[in-house]
Amino acid sequence: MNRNGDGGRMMRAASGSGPLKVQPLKLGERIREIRRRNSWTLEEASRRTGLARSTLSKIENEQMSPTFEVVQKLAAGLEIELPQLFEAAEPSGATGRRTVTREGEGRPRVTATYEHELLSVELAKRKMIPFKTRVRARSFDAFSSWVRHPGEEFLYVLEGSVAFYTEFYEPVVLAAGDSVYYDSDMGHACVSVGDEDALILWVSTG
Amino acid sequence: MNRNGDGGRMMRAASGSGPLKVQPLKLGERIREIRRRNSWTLEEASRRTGLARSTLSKIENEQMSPTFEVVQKLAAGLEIELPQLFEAAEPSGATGRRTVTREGEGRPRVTATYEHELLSVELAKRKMIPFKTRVRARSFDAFSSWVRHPGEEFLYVLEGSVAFYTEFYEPVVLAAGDSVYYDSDMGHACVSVGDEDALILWVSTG
DNA sequence: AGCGTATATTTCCTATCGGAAACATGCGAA
DNA sequence: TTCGCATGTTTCCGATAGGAAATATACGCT
Repeated sequence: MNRNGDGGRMMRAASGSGPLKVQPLKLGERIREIRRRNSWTLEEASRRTGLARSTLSKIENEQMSPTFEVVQKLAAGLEIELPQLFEAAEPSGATGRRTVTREGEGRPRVTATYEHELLSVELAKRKMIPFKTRVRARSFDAFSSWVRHPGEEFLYVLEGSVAFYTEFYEPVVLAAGDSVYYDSDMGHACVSVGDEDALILWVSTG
Repeated sequence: MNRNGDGGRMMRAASGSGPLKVQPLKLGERIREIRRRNSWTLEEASRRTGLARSTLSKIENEQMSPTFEVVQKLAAGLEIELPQLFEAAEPSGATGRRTVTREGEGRPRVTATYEHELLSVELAKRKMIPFKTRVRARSFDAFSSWVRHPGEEFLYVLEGSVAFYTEFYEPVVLAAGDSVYYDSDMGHACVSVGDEDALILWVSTG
């Protein structure tokens, strides 16, 4: 079967071999792009944001620098995350990003207890970090120091079953198909129960 | 099983037409906090950003809405990432949060093409939204309108295989164990190939 | 108390933002 | 061609952002 993924990143060519100049971040271009991508006219965008057509036009053409208040209205009305507005200049680019990771082709990291496989490695800047991890059977040393780091995590059990420990909660046994979502600034650890290794998929906020 | 689900936040209230409802987001307070935390006086901050003391004072006291140009200078001068400026203060209390979802006990939402199951429903505010979805075999109508919403998504194929379509890229066939990470403001759609339904796990940024 | 210094706020004033309306441009139909 | 309509741009002007300087405010020190 045809599996013609590119498997990698493919971003718009970084412009300019010229002198390094701090990107003024062309907000107007970005706004226009987003509006066009959704096939909104200035009139529609005006309704959505509560801003005048003329104002939108001037912003898109870099003929004025909107006040922060207006930027907020833009973000709300055009349904874009505010941070997205700013990262977008080069990293994510006008064309968007996509990366495919084939089974077993992530970046491995092996410890005594876990076999981690970092997925989607090609994308340097991303909001989530996905892993697939094999938890070795009967590995109890995980207790010794549980993990604790800012952010949130989602964990899904693919195979086998694990005992999931966190601060403030009772341990819970998760079987294949079960999942857990938690604040990762709580101490947490995951150990395999039963004779088989467990396979888990987990996603962490960047 | 809870079957009266509204399907959660699948679509981000695209329903539009209602104009502005801009969140508060007290920029001034945030700026002042950052400045104070670094023990900078307004004078120092003025040197760093190239903005007048008076301007900084007025911004911190919410007496004016800075232009976007000024916001950029603020970010550069005070050495903060622009996105960081807009993220809400850390909500989660000292106790942390955790929620377990057993297999098949998410909140379902069924369409002609997909059987979605929203996981981790109990946590109202979370940075990621995990779904498990059954993609019906030979469902081509997904083409008619592909999805497009701000943020990023990670998709992992649990069973079967799917064709994954996005703007700007060639379609790619993903088999069990394969995964893809993409900017979800690109149009995207997922259809099952082969005779079997496909089962996918995907996580979307909140 | 008064004086001096350092920091923050308020007062001007000009440049510019942002909205209403006029103007320009494109395009399909008669 | 003409009109008609829809979309994007420019003009005009009141409202306001942002800088320079004056004015508080706080805190030591003698």
